[in-house]
Amino acid sequence: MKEIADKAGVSQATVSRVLNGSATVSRDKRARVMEWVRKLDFEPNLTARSLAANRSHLIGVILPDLMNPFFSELLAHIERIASRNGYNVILANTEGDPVREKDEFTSLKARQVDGILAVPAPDSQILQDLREQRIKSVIITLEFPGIDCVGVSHQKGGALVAEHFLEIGVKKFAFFGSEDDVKFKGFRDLLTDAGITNSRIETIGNGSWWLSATEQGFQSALDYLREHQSGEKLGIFAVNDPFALGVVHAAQDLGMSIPDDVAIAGFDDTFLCDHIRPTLTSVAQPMEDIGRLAVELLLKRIEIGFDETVQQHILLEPRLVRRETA
Amino acid sequence: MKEIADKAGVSQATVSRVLNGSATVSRDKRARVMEWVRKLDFEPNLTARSLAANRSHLIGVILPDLMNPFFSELLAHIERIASRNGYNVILANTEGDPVREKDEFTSLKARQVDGILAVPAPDSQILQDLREQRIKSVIITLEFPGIDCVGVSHQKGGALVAEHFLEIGVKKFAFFGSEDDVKFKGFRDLLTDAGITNSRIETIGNGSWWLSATEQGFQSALDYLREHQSGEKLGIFAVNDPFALGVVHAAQDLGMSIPDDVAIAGFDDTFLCDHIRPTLTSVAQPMEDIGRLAVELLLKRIEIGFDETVQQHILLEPRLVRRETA
DNA sequence: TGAATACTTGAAAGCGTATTCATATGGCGA
DNA sequence: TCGCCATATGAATACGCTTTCAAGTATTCA
Repeated sequence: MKEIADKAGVSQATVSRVLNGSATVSRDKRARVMEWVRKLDFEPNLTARSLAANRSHLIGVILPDLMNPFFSELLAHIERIASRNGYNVILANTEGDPVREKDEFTSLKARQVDGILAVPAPDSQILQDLREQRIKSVIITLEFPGIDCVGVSHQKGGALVAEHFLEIGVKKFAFFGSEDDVKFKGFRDLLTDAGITNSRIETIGNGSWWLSATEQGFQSALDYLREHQSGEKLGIFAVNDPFALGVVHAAQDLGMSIPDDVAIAGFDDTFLCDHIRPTLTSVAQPMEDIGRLAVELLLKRIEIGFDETVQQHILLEPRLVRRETA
Repeated sequence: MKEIADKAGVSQATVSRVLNGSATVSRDKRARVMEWVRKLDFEPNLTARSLAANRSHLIGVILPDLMNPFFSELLAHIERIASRNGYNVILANTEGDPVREKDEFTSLKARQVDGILAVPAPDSQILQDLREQRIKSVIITLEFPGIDCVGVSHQKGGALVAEHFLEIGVKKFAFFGSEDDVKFKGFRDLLTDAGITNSRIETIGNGSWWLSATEQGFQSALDYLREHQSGEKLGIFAVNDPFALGVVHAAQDLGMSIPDDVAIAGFDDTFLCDHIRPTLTSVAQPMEDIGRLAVELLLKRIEIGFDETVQQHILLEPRLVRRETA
């Protein structure tokens, strides 16, 4: 910048003003500066700019599992919108580990990101931090008081599946995932309301749902299905699609008929659902909308600053996509 | 830092030294500093550190298509290894557009990334830049003189498919992808050596292979297959798995038998291959190794600086995974 | 035409850290 | 006991940019 200032015969402050359009600069000086910017093809040092302006134009994105197509597609949308608005994305993949999540969170703060977009891991420890430290952030998927959120209602999603299971005559119900999952709440509540006793509703899982989901779904489902071939029609609702896929494979290996012996539904409606056989019934989330709204909300939050009194929770509608497995 | 220096009764320089271990500091001062670091739970400002040390501990990752599971899995591995080594990842998704790629490249430079990891888009414009501007970088997948590379030999991968197609009695050959693709070179060369005339080898494609690959594969394949039901056994080699998946769907829609009427092979051996029906034959790349080696090579390059006389090309072995489609 | 207002501009002070340079302290051999 | 070298340390500077502050110039209004 100094070199440009010298060549153009202006002060370095003026160069800065031209570059940022932050103040009016006379026509000729502006032209001279621009000319030299081009000649020297000057690239501003964004690190220095961040430090000086206290604004990094960087957003941190915390995701639990990049292997899950839902998150990678979501990430693609996030990156696109962010990039379009002049922001770069720093990626943090936690593999569902709350410890790594916390570390990455700390690291992102140290990086001076302007804001954080997070899909919290199970047992996430960072939600309180986000609020208490007044971090400009938007969380996706999950609702949490005091932080901006974007996502579909998982509770409603769970209810959709329950409803559908009832329609197709399922008698025994299982949720593959954590008991605390809001999806399960919606699932169970609807069933209970329909008069299904709790003894016919189970949850199964070994805790680490995020790592190699398909394999885990397969193993858990194998164990479970072997012990529950009661002859009654079974309905399995899996926490996400890769997981459901594992369940499908397990049922196939055991020679069970899908969806007659066991109906299976996933969550997220990733592109997998259409491409596997049998095609997978799943609850669709509008990923592109979620990504876009989340980024836009975060950018707005960055503009206006953190304010716990003005929180926004954007709840989109989940949609059940019926396919062959249920 | 200043606050810590005051509280601990030392200079700010000493605090810096303690934090970095960059010089010997007396036991008691070190202890006092550490104590206050803890008490104030101090987090260094990495932006300032980057500026001062001229080292960002940031690496830029340029990918053409996050929707393709190959790249998202690769990214997961890259992020993990980078993170483990104290680096953060800035993500740039180009959607296969050389213009966006160039922009993102410029942006990453401005961000002062220590190095760049790139899977170049088709018609990539940045390869020469990487070399001429002496950017510390590693490219993945593709070989390019003067830049460090990691990846499997796509040529050999293409040859593997050709070989296999011959074995299973394919008579007509098509490559879905760009004619310039090294995969195609390996594919065709082997066929030519085996005495197949060029008239029996075609390439098909409309150019933008990276965007919504499955859909494009489907459309292109539909057109192609309708015109080529000659009765001779057809072998289609697709540039990647999502694309091959589209081809599979097209063949199914046309009522063709797989692999008897048409054999299909993909590339990358993403987890899709095992989960779709029929299961997809594909050329496997060791993604985890590629990710790890690429990051490690880049970090080494960052250590020792750019040096065009000492380039390293790490070529791994592709492996054909036979499944139901071929 | 005088003053009041608006527009331009440069000097200088940060932003939070690393690092150089010079000084001070201690231990050592002669 | 006297220098000499290694070790510890703080003051000061640098990193490349933004932004404040004050001064200068042009413009407007009465």
